[in-house]
Amino acid sequence: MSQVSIVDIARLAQVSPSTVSRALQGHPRISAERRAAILALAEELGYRPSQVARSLVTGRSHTLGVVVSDVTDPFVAEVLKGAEMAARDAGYRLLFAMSNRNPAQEIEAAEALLDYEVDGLIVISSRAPDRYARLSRLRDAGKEHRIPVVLLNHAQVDEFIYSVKMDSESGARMAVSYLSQLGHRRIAFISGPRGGRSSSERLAGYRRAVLEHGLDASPELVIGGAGLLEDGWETLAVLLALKPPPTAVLCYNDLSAIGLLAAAAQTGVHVPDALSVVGYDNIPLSAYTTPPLTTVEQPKEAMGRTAVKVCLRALAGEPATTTVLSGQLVVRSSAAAPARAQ
Amino acid sequence: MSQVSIVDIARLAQVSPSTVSRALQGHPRISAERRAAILALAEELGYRPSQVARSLVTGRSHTLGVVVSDVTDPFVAEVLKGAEMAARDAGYRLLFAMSNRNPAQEIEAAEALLDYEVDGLIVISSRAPDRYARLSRLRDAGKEHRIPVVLLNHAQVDEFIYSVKMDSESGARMAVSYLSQLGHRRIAFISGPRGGRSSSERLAGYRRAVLEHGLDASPELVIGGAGLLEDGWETLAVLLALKPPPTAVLCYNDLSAIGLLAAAAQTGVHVPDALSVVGYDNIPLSAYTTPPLTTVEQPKEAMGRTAVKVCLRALAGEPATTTVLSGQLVVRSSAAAPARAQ
DNA sequence: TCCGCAAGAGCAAACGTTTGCGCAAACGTC
DNA sequence: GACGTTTGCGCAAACGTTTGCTCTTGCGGA
Repeated sequence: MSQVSIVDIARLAQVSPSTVSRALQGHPRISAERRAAILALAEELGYRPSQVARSLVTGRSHTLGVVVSDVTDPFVAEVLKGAEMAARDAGYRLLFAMSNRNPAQEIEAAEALLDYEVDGLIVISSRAPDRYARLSRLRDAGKEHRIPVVLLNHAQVDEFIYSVKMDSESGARMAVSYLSQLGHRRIAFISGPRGGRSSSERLAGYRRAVLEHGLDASPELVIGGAGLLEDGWETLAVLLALKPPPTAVLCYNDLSAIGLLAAAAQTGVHVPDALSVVGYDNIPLSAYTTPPLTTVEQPKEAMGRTAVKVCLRALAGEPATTTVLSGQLVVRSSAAAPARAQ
Repeated sequence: MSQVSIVDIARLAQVSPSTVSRALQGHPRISAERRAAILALAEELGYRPSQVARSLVTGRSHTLGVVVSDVTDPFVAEVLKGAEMAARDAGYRLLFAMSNRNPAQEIEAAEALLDYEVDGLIVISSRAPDRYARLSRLRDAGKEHRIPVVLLNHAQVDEFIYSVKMDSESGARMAVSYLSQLGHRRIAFISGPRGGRSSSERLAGYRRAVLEHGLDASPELVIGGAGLLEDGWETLAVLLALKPPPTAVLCYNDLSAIGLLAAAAQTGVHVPDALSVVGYDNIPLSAYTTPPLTTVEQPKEAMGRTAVKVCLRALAGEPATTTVLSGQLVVRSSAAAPARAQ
């Protein structure tokens, strides 16, 4: 083996491996000179401890598993970025897996990560949140050894399955209220992935605002989608087919809003004059569309950071709980007063 | 410990741990009945082998390290996606790290991943490609134990540092040739990150095409950038300040092209009539800009997949080598004949 | 002088696997 | 019936750490 191990150092320093180990971790019962000598030797040999050997004995891998629906989604990527940074800062690594928006694959991925003895699990955009509670390796573990799971934008499932989320309902509500103030009465909503928690919350926020402002509540105004570019693109036609067509639309996320914008530009439907559109997420790109997208900001990086913090806190035994962050409306120019207002 | 181990199974099956281990891996010298019994027992107990114990003894972690500059870049995310899929298909996991486009952090991350005994390393958008050859843990390992590194869009560095890339030079050349055919004579180039291999290759392709078609080769036409949205946005002004302004521009990537598009829309510069713009990468979003972006496709997912394949092939001892994939121009509507052509 | 105690360091077990080797029984061959 | 071969399985070492316990030495106090 080319890798230098703790016993190589021990041999050269004429001490036992345990002494080396203790010196390296700053154990108090090692004399200062020895420690110095050992440290110098380790440095010189370029020693780096084997994390896997360490994991095996300590039961801690200093690794968090993260399973995402699709890295290609800017929202997800941004959250992942935040998580990576927080993990790195805490001396943790991230074991990465993708579910391709597929519940079965998601669970399979999670289990695979558990095989690697991850200390915790972070799930970005879960499609099967309730199944975590039933994973035997989680369920059967004693309270002390339970692996914390943190779900993004989902409700807390049980004592060890935490949640960090944004208040999607109020976000959507803010957006609709804003549109209402601009004078819109007939506002559509393009929903997100079926069964997704954030989609249903945003829908709830939309409905609530519609009620509060006495807007048109026709069911035809909420249109199915999955949070993809294509959705927005395809939805324009169905929007236009409505009698009368809505004057504004709230999209599940920026991606679908951008798709919609593209379709509108293509079709000659002017935004915001003929149709106001507002997105959700405030992905970096949303500032660079034509017109720039009015959207509701989600603190994406912060959510990622918070997720690992909650996870680590749970590991430390501190009772962590669901965290909800707040967002805000960022007003750009894709929404304006309706042309035929008044 | 709540986790069931191989010795638990051994005890219940009244055999030795080694027999269980062998039964599980289908060793031929285990009788069929025993194997069946053991398998059944394992299934029943929900046994899952500890990957870390396995790694410790075999020296193989079935994990690949991947360090990326920034997941938030759609190109990177797409490549990562491809890599994840290929890794999963091969029974490998991905240990993930970000460099934030910072060479020092990149190397630090790589070393951290090596501490976890990754079997290979994949680097997407390296800023310090030559430093891998000097990592002692790589350099000092015997030929047999050397950890393969594969660099994306960089040249091969040494025998164990592979490369999978797209032919950036010909990609850029194609784009410029296309613009030339449309009638443009004065074509600008917004470059990518300094010192980046793909940026210099694309620049080379640009220069070559400019020469081949006898276009305006003024040095002022190549403008610095870093491949970010902001770059494109800021560059419009400098483009316009040129005398005379170029009629077309090739951007380092789609992101900067999108930034440019946004600035143009904002400023009232019509694309493509007043300015043709072509991007690079063909990220999903490029089909949804206004106008839709003409760009050169990079096979992003395929590059990710190929990277892990090359890595795995190297691990298997087969002499892998640099792979270069080809791209092609995808024509949409952000480029057209110049208004004042002829 | 003897005892107790603290400081410093080593021994060995443990973590959960894999695997080379050995051993016994069964089997086939002449 | 003796002998070589195959089949089936167990023993024990090994992977590189960490850590509870033990051991030795030296020192201070009685």
